Amino acid sequence: MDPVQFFKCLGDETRLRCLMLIQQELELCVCELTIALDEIQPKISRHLAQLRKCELLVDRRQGQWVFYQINPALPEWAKSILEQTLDSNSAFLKLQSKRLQAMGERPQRMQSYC
Amino acid sequence: MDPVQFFKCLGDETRLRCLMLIQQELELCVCELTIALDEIQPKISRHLAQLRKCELLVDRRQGQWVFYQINPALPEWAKSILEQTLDSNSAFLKLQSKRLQAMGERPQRMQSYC
DNA sequence: TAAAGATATATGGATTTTCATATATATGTC
DNA sequence: GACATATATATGAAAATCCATATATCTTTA
Repeated sequence: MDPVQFFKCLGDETRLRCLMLIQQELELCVCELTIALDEIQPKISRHLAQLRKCELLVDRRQGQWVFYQINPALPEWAKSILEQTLDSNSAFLKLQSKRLQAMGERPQRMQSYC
Repeated sequence: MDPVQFFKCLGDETRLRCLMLIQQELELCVCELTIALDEIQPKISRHLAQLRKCELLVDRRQGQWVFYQINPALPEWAKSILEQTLDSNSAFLKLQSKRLQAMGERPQRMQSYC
């Protein structure tokens, strides 16, 4: 993981919000992020694609939804930076968390690890 | 410190190298960074100005030189990210450290804290 | 005057955003 | 099952915006 590329990924409001929300919620699909960030779907989808290409995120399809998670294979320093950034910047996600909680009919996750 | 702006600063090769080198050496002047990174002086100066404006660095003039340090007033999470990034990416600075060590006639620091 | 560093401007290139559309899946209804 | 429709996501292409770099010039200090 090239540190410049890693920080470039974090250096965009939309991408950092997506990453932090996923870090907080463990897993989110495109439509949840679209609602939470109040942005149009192609915009979210493109930024997620970039985060996937740079291997910060991994995705899995479940039915009609695609769920994104933080890549578990990320180096420890990178994981740790994501954690720390979330822990120390709760205000950054306040509005987005609220919108996510307020969202009705969120897609159901299957128990992935049982 | 806005996290997006912080990461934007780190998301550029020249700026990240300057920051990491300063983190490692505690204090460096423009001409040392110019030699270490093997870049033209205005390029280095411009990036340092941005890092100063965003309050990641502070500067002090001593005679003809301007020395840059990591801003001691940076929030803990930001300082910690800088530390961790340096500790886990030593290869990223290898060549630049070598050039700096090889540099003759480096400007003398006054004992700043005595 | 020489050396160190900062700044102004122009330019090229990268990044981001948007719209329209494509694909894949799910849910009817006959 | 066949067909139509709705929902979720991705993508091609164009437009807009942003950013890094180079060159030249300016300022400060010794």
